[in-house]
Amino acid sequence: MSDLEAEYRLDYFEEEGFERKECPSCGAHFWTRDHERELCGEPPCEDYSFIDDPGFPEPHSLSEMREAFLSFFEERGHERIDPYPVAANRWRDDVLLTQASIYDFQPLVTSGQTPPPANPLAISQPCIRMQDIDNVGKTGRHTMAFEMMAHHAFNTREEVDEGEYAYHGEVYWKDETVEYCDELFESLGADLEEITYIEDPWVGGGNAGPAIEVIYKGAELATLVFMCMERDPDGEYEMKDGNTYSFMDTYIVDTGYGLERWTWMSQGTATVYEAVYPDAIDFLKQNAGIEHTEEEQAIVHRAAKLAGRLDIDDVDDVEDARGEIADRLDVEVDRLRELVEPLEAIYAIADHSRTLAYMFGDGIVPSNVGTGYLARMVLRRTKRLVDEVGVDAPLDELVDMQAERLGYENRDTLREIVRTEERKYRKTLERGSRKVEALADEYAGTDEPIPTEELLELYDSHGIQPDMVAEIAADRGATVDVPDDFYALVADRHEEGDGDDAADERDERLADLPETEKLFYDDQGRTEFEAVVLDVFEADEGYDVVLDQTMFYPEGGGQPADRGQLTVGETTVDVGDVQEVDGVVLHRADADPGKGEFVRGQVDGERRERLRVHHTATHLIGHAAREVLGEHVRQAGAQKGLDSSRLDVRHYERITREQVKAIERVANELVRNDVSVRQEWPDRNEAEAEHGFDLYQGGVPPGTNVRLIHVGDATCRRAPAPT
RNA sequence: GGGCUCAUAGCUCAGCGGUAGAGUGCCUCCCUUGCAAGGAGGAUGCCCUGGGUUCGAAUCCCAGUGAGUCCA
Repeated sequence: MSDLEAEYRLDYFEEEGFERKECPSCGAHFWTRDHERELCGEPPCEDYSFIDDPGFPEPHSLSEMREAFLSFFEERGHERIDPYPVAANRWRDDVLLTQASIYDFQPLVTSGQTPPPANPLAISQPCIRMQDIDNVGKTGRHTMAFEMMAHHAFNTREEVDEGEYAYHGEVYWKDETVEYCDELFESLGADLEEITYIEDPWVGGGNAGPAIEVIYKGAELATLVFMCMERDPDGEYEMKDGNTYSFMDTYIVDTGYGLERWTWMSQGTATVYEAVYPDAIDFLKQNAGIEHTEEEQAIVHRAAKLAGRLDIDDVDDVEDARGEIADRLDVEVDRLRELVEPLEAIYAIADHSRTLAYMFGDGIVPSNVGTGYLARMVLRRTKRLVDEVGVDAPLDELVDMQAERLGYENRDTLREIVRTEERKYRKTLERGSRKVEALADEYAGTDEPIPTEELLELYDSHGIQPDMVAEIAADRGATVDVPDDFYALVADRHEEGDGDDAADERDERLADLPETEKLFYDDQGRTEFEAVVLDVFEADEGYDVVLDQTMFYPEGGGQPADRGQLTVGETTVDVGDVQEVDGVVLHRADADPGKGEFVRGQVDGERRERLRVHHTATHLIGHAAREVLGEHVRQAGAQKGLDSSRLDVRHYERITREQVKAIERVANELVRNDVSVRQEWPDRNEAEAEHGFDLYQGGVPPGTNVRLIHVGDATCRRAPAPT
């Protein structure tokens, strides 16, 4: 088992006179120019030393810092790339939100299947991380929304054949990356002696590699990740997740420079929030009527300074941390809390408003699933904070302030969304209280408390917190016992009943079969083909036939399956349904054609054609819906049939009869005008740049090129690839 | 993506195999006559959609749609 120590012995460190040290406090290895230094520099080993004493001579605003970073890398041969949406599920289906700049290039670019939009490139990518949500406002450094400034370089090993991956050769690697970092600090006037580079190998998403945390004056300002390994049971490197890894053919420079941190460093304010959105904080403070005496201000300021040292990763830790800070400041904990809590709420409101502006600005619509649900949660949380701390500005205005700053153009829609969502929240709360009241009345007369089962039901299905139940119950003379392990019981509820055995058995046999080759991608017009029967499964009604290749289109994306016949010699069997399981296409036939037989397939061409027409029609509807309701509208699901089809769209409120009529009118107009339908296969990056990620409303196809269907003159240009 | 809940009068909900109910609102009248006053009478429903079980379904089963909620 090797460790990665050698990976960090860079020529650059050598030439610049760096020394490798081990922190006596935390044990981490780090590199420094300062030969006297002992500690690694990162809290909790050391305190922040930039509060009231900025690490850069010039204070920068958020946008000034972003520009400084991007132009720095532009001058050094990097192409500046526009940021991607915060809704990462537009181009990948494994995550909901963009949490790092590298998300923009996963999985197709990082795996080498698709070329990057530029190489090397620099970007400042808005990101949203929900996992720190409880810390926002409290720690002085956590934000839910942030911009990750980054430069990336995509490399492949020289010995790999040109053409095997979508990019070839080495752009640059570790030495240059660290050198750029150093130079960036220097260009901003930092004291290079104070920087420490901490060795901190990175693991994530099946990849791994050496990585370096860059610490300056107590703050982690950047992480330089050298992604170059993949999970491999036989790999020789064991990483911190316990798995073994080996080197791969592609190796990628993945850096992350926190724009907010850098801005904060340049200003030396007590918290990051004051550096990032000073206007919003001033406005909120004034609006909530928060005023402090000089003595109080001093306490708040000193508390903020200490907060960085405390390692707050858990909500439970916050209370402990507050106690410790109070001790060190020699102030009563209650007094400190009273002073600090409203401020914490205001910081969180500013941050959450920005998060919402990103979400709605990028077209996320609140809903009960996916990113829409996350947006809903953030909005409700913000609403509660606003009410608690007594800010009386409407929420849509707070979000709009941020949206304006961020330069979004759909601000009217955005405000409408916020107002609609507030209304819905109010209704949910009312509905909830009524439910609890009825339940409380039922148990008020009895001696029994409201059963735990009811509490679980109220929370899990209706989102009503147990403490709210207790409150209302008390008013009505009923009692409640909330068990200590309440949330564990909720989790238990979600773990009942797993898949059935019959399906598992079939799946196991399927897993041994190769993926069916799909001929319909090559030539959509063809209805006849020849194939070999690889296997036949007996089904409830009929037989599931697996072929080596097929023209039959399986059910998917709301489109019903093709039908047709399979012919073996003189016998013909009817195919009534076609399904796809893990890449294997199952043809449901009324008789067994015989394993190993050679068959001729015939797809019902007329049926296929009608389905195809309906498919195009649903895209017209989607286009019409965007025209009538707004650009935020996207396809939620579709059901295509032979005689009629349905398109579900996502909108922030119920669509009226009139709006449906208007959509129909626009769509019918297109049909009546007999507009032309053209197809083209442009380069993927160019298509994305021109049309945005709304291209992928039906799912993301792989490959360097994507298929675009144009209906009329750019009228319905956003039709995606399948059939 | 998965789990759960709900869909009945304009609104809030009850009914849970035998041809539809309450409160509130609405209309008419009476009593009163100021900020959710009282009394009497009245109108109002494809019980979400489609299939199934049944002599019979708002009620049970399946599918769909919509809304809500919890977990990823």
